[in-house]
Amino acid sequence: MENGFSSPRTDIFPAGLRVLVVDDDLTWLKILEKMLKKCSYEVTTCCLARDALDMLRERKDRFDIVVSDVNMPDMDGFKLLEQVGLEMDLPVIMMSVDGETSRVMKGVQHGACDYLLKPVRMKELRNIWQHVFRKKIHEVKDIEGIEDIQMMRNESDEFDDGYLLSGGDMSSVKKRKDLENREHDDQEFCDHSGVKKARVLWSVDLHQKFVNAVNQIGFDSEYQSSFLFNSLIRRFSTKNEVGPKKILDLMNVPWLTRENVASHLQKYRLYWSRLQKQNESVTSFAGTPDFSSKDPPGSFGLQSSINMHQNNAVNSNFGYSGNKILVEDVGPRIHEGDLEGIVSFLPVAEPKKALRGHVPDPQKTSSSSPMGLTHYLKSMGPDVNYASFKATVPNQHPWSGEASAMQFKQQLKQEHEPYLLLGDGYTHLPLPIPNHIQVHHLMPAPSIYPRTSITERDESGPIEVQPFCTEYRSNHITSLSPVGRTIGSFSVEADRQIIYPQALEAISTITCCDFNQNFVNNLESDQQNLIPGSESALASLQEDLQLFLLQGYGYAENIELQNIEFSDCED
DNA sequence: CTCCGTATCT
DNA sequence: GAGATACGGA
Repeated sequence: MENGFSSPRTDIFPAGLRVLVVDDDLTWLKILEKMLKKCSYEVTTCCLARDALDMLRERKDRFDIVVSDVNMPDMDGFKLLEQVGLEMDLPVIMMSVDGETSRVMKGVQHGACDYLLKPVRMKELRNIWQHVFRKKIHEVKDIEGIEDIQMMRNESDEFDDGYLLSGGDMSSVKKRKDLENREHDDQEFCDHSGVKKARVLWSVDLHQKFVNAVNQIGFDSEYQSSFLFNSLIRRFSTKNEVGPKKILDLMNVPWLTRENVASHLQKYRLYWSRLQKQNESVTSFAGTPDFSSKDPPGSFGLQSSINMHQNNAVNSNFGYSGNKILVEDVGPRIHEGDLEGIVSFLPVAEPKKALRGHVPDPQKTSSSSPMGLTHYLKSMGPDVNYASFKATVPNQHPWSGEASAMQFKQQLKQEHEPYLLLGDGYTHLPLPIPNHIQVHHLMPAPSIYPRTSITERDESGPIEVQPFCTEYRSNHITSLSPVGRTIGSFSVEADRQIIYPQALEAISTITCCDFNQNFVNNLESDQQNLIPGSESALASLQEDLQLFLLQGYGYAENIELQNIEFSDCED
């Protein structure tokens, strides 16, 4: 209750915010108290600055924020402000009847997080929690903070720490070094002067747009029709140089700048080259397929990804956050399982792990599941136990394939083309996403649905789960025989497929990217649909998403090639 | 002058 | 590590 910001009341925040109001004018004191209470805040009043200070000293964690008048007989409001800043580091809001600039400036310089003019309006008071929260997110960077951060995010698109979130995009929480108590350390005005250009957070969908644009540029008509049957060696178009400007234009994202794109492109290319290197060192023993190889070892099943493509687009709700995409299959109400697919892009996994291309041992995997989805699952349904099927995208493998392409590309130099040659032919390669993708399928726990997930896994035996990305490999397959893609291993999944972005539509050129694209698109639209409707559901979804996000990082660490993990998640 | 790629900074 | 910024070159 009194443990500061992370008090249990977090769930009702900002209601219950503990405000200490200091004003020598009793009338004002009363008014403010009333107003603040109306905001559902917990109010304590004090007409003497000294008393206020004593109270604060006595119990530092008894208040969340201080609202103080500037002019007080016993002690200058600024003095109080200073003391509070020094001793308890609480956000302090100053007020006075006059709005003289120098005065306000002084207040701010002394560390006031805000300066209100009397008469104070309700809406101003209603918002004071933001100062508390702002502070909190700077200080608390663990999971607990996430939920709040999300709240914060809902407040505005431009996040406090400067991240610009694309509209409607529940981007992942960017953990960034805080600006070190901007509120009182800085001599600057905390609210507006520190205007830094907002950083662009390349969320999944944004990246998808980027990828699309690149693909569009590179994949111009010249190749489209014949791409499948072309010689393996594809010329990289030079007239369609992929440049930031073009990409930007194609992306059609108003607020994005060429610099943003350029920067992203640079990273992207960097990523490519890194992959290439990895590939080089790994190729030999990893058995990375060479260009001519017909069927890549382990023929990554496309299943997982493909199947997913097929089913679901229609009745799924998608929510995604930042680097993660969460797909909740709504349709499943009808079906038996709820599915959630989470796609996350994470940095390249370490080579070592990448090398592991074995089929995960069921038991092992289930027990070794890095970060249980438990938390995440919780929200899905209290009554149900879910088994989560996790297909981690081994960025490695898929990418290694890309790496090949990369090499190829590099030979040609300056190719930024999104084409990849894979064993069977061409695959339109999506631009590598400097991350990896995770797909989570949530299925009813075995206990409830015996035949599901875990069981299936066992039955399917040597499942070659194709990590998400590997799909391009199968892509061409897909294109060749759009219909018969349920390939072995995952056939099981066929009936419970959870995610099937129709998007797959058989495009011969489907690529991981394409998939993602569609996926994302669906996400976007579905999300929109979702939002108006079940708010609470969405809310919890998002919350969970956030949590999951963190967990996701954990996952990243445990990524293995073709790794599927099933984890039983008990409520 | 615009745009790009790279290096470097934050 | 991810994105922004600086800068030289085309």
